[in-house]
Amino acid sequence: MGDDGSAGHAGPSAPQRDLPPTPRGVRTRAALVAAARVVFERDGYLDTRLADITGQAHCATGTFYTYFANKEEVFAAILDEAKQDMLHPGVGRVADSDDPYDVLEASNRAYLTAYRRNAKLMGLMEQVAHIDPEFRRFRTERAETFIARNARGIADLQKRGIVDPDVDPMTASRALSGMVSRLAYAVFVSGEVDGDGREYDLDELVFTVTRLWANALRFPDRG
Amino acid sequence: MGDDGSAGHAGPSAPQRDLPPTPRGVRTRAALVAAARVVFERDGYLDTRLADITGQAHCATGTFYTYFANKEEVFAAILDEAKQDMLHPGVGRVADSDDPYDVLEASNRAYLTAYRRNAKLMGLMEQVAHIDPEFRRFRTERAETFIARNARGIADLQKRGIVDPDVDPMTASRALSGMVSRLAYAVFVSGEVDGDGREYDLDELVFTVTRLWANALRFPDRG
Amino acid sequence: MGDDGSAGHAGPSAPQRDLPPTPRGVRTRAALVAAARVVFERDGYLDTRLADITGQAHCATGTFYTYFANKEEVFAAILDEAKQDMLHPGVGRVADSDDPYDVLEASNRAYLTAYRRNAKLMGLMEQVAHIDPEFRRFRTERAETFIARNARGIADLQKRGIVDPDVDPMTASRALSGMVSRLAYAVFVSGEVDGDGREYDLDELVFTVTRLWANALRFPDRG
Amino acid sequence: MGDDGSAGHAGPSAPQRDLPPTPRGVRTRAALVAAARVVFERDGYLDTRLADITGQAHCATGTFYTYFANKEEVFAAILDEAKQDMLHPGVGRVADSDDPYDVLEASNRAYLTAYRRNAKLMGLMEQVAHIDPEFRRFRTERAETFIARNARGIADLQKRGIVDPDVDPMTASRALSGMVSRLAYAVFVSGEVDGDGREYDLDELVFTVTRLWANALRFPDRG
DNA sequence: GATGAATGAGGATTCATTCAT
DNA sequence: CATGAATGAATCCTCATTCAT
Repeated sequence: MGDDGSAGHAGPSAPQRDLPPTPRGVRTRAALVAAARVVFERDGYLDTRLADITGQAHCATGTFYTYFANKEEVFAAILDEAKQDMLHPGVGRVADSDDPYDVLEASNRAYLTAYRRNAKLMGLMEQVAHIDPEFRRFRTERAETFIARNARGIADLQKRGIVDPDVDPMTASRALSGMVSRLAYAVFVSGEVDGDGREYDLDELVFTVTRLWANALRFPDRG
Repeated sequence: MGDDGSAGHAGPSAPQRDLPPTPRGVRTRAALVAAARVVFERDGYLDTRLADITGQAHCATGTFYTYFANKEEVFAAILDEAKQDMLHPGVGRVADSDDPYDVLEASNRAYLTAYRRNAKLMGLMEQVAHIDPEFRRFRTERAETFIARNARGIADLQKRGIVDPDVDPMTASRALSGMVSRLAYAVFVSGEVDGDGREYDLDELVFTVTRLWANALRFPDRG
Repeated sequence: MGDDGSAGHAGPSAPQRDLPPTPRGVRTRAALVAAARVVFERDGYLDTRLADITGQAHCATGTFYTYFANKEEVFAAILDEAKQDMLHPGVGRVADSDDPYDVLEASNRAYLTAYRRNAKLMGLMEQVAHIDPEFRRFRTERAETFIARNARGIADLQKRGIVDPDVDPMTASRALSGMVSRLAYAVFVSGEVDGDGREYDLDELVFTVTRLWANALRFPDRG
Repeated sequence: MGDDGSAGHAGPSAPQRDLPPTPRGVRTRAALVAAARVVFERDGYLDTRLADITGQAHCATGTFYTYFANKEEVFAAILDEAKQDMLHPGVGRVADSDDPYDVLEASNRAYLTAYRRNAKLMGLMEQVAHIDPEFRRFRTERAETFIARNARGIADLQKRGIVDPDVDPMTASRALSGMVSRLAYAVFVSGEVDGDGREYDLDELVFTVTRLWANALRFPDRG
């Protein structure tokens, strides 16, 4: 569940081939990646056969190998395509205000929105991370980047005397970042519902998550 | 990661066969379950072949089918064996005091201790939940039970005017319970370390987690 | 072609599995080896599909893998079975007389007889040696053993003043041993015929080969 | 192995296409043949992919088929190119003297020199002959031509009362010609070494081979 | 002529499951 | 009950060859 994170360089050790030189090649490769995403999201990583992907992409089995060496490699390509969108949420980036609470809320909203938009892929990512060590590392690195960034934010607020100085920033960040990504997974991937059996509302999620996070660090009351 | 929970009845749809009648049968079955746990924890669920299990149990391939129908079923048996230990942590059970903070801390300590003790199995559980829908359901149910219980506790504290009345108890419980299980997974299964590269200390974890949880709900300052 | 040699330990690096414990297993394995020999000799090494072998052995594809890891391994098993017969010819072993010429002739006769008896297999061996380095090494080692042995024989005769002291024993042995194996290959495998289009007669071959060899080393005239 | 021979007309059944009309075509074809030789000699016939050849020739896969129908055909082209050099050694051509021993020695020297010069290709030829019947025939024909020529030489010497009249000229030629080609293969392709672990010296080889051959036929002592 | 993407038949291999002994 | 050999469906992957551009 949840990746806790952002940051983004290349995909997992995929040799990252050059794009095919001809327009036809570009088209075919794109068709394969798109098809793979459809099939992966529909059948899950394990139950996806390469033949299903080429079938969905309307091309021959062999064509797959013109562009990818195996299942992992297409998956990495999908991740690569989605990276821009998935990594978008940056703490405070979107906030208009300088108020720490507003910054936090904006950050959480951005994160949850992006998560919801890519929910199927995030679920897939989670699944794959539990299957392929390559992607586990990939996921962990991204999560750690995010955690570290939030830890720096917390330490900064501590230094400024704004929040609880008694918690270890790194541990707190790990716990709270995890809380958010975990919740996102539960709500958007597992489809868990609230106490009354209703689907979660995004605003509600953002509010609760931000409130808990702020409380946990003892943000001062506003106003 | 993390299961968010406790509770525990039977295993996933395993037909829950009667124990074998003869003592030899009992022995063989036990050997298979023990062997399966060893192999699963060593090789992971997917990479485990039934032949590896029978090999480790020093019995013939065919013997496996005398006791189990397939891999899922042995895995369910393992879970069944471990249930007692894994589900042990009950909120407040260990607490001597009635102070909500003490109860919370005792509960968290119990949970984290049990998690650490069964770390490999919890990691396995997590992996399997991402592979087999049967176990996903199993895990979800247990987590939801725990979340619901904690939600009731939160609602109760709200009613008594002790904690923040503004958060939805169910959402808060989901978030905070998830925070703890998530952290447990990161630390005990993934082996993540703190900001200084040191392994996490159990007391430190209990302290931080409890403090964040209490803060999040705005537990009153003590004495 | 020809292998120039004898000597014999295990087969090429084949892990040399234990024989299957049950009689049924023994039977099946033997059937596979026999089938493999038939198919290899009929279709050649490269054109043999594992399915052809299991087909000929009347068993399922999977059964093959109970006993062998791949084509090389069955081939090694075939070689192993034939080794006793193929390595039989030992210099002087069969000779009644101590006369060097008689010893030489007996040795050549033994070699050529064994070669003819296993002609198809020798052809196969030759083919495989040109394809698989593993078997190339195997063949080379056997040949070198034979060459070295003959070189010692030549050196001995030189010391005793019986044969031409001017040739290097090792080089001469390599040349003459090769001459015999090469001829055996041409006649028994390639099916080359004599000047009048007639198949070679064994006695004729033995005579010529022995005579050339003896002359080449300047064996003394008899009587 | 060795080919026992010389002689040389066309290549194996290659339809022997006309040379390409345009200069660009000539260049491309030549590049392909050169590339093929490099790759074949490096990777062996079987492990060479047509893509490797076109890659080495810096041209597209499809281009290959403008000039050749398949792997065999390029290989035939390579052979064709090398023929001049490989078939060069003619009995007595280089000899100044009319003495049979000198003629023989000159012939052997020429043969071994040419063999050494084309060692890699000869090894390749040997390999291919064991794989493709087409080339097996090609090789055999060349060898037989050489053997027949030498047989005529032997018969002539017999008629002139110079050498042993008791051996069949054809069989003796087959044996002795094979001896030389076999030795050439062992030394120049397999890289076998002499008794002291030293590489063979060409003069030494020529001397031994000639001496054995002469002795085998009972050439008269000189002087 | 050259290009290189697309094709798809073909073969090796795995492993859960069965069943005769 | 235990045994372990036999089964064969299911997939992955290779690469010679074609052909539209």
